[in-house]
Amino acid sequence: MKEGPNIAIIAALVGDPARANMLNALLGGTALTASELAAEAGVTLQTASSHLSKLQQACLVEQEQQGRHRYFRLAGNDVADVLEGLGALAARAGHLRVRPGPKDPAMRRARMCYDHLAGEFGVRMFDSLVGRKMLLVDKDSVEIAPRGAKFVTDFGVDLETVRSSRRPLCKKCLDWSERRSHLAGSLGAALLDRMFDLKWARREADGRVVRFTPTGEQKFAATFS
Amino acid sequence: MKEGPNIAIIAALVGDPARANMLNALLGGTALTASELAAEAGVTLQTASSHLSKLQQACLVEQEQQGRHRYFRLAGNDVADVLEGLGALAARAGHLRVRPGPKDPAMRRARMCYDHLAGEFGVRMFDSLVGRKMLLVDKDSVEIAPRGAKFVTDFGVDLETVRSSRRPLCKKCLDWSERRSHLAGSLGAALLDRMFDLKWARREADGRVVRFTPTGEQKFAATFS
DNA sequence: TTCATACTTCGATCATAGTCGAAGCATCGA
DNA sequence: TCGATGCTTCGACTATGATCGAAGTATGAA
Repeated sequence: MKEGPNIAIIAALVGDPARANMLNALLGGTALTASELAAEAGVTLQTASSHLSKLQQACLVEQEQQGRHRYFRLAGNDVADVLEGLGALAARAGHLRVRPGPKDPAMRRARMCYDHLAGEFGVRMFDSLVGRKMLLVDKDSVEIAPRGAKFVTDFGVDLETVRSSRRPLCKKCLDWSERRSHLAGSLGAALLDRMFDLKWARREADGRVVRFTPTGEQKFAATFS
Repeated sequence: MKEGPNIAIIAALVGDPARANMLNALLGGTALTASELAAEAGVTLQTASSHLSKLQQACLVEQEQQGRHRYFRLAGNDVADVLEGLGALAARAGHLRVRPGPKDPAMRRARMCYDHLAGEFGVRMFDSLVGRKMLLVDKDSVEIAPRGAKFVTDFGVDLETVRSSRRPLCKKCLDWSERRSHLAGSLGAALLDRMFDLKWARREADGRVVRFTPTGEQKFAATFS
């Protein structure tokens, strides 16, 4: 027997296709019911129930009961980080699933990455902020510059509140579809929330796609060029 | 079929106990032969060979041939990061393996974490650098301060060379045994190398334990108090 | 050239875990 | 109170992948 954490247990849990699909769906950032997760995973309710029980026992997901509905969500940012890290390794090795149809390009354009914006739009926003020196990048480290603080405040983000979060303000997150980074962290989440508030975009009723309205797309381009 | 990276494939590879043991051994930072990894995993050479082939095809490990010896190492920092993240999740869920014997406490005291120092000593070093404001921490972000630059230069680290690395200079790494952070990144690696050069410590011939000499321990305590 | 060592490949066996139909429990609405 | 809905539990069945003995290949030393 070896010493230290038994990573095989956690990895094996994630390694089942049905469970991985559920975790991937939960990376969308919203709580989902057991039935919804069963549908996402393509298994029956019985199978989904068994899987969710295991994920919960391993502290990967949390459950919240509302009447007869059981809502599940990822247990924390650290779980999301590991799942995203696994996604980056899978993408690098070529393990990418592509579903021909309207959703795949939509996923590449703009999607939820737990609580922030990913895809073309996410990478474009990040590149714009860095290019205009509002964010300063040194390898994996991302800091907000004073001009960036002013910019996001003008944009409508309450930077004080966002800073008070225990999470990192700015963080790089490798985008599996663009193979470059987008902005995670509490600021990344706040900027996306603001776009929802401004009605530039809305998340699709199901799934991880973020839809920009034509007006929202124009304003996004103007703001992050 | 879902869109995006197929994390189940990578996770399932890590999820087998034998393969997880090999990856864990490789987290020690040195290249290991197929025979050594078979021993670490507790399987025959045939089984190990099959596993290593899969890990290589998935770009989790790289192989280097020297004569009839096949040396394997982790494919990169990103693989190590994900493995460490899985370790943190496993530790949080209580999936810790403890082998009663001299090695477990030694592992907790000082061990390799891919290329930097982990365990009590690693956490103590980090806390000391932060407490003396040589490293500045803001959530997950770690920066070196001028006084820290001077300190590590005096300590014998060629900061210019270390900075030129494409890796982050300073990075937090969650220590599964101490449940706090130690210093990863190119600076973390350089500081440990320097301690090896100074003969304060040496890595054990096999495994991840780092042994400090009595003199080295005293000097470590004096330097990082 | 021969023998030893490191490792790979093949094929058969075995263990493990995922699956779902059926039944049961908890909650909500009529 | 009863029926509908969401979900859990049980038990049987099936699929998958890890395992190793045997044989083969590549490399190095004598």
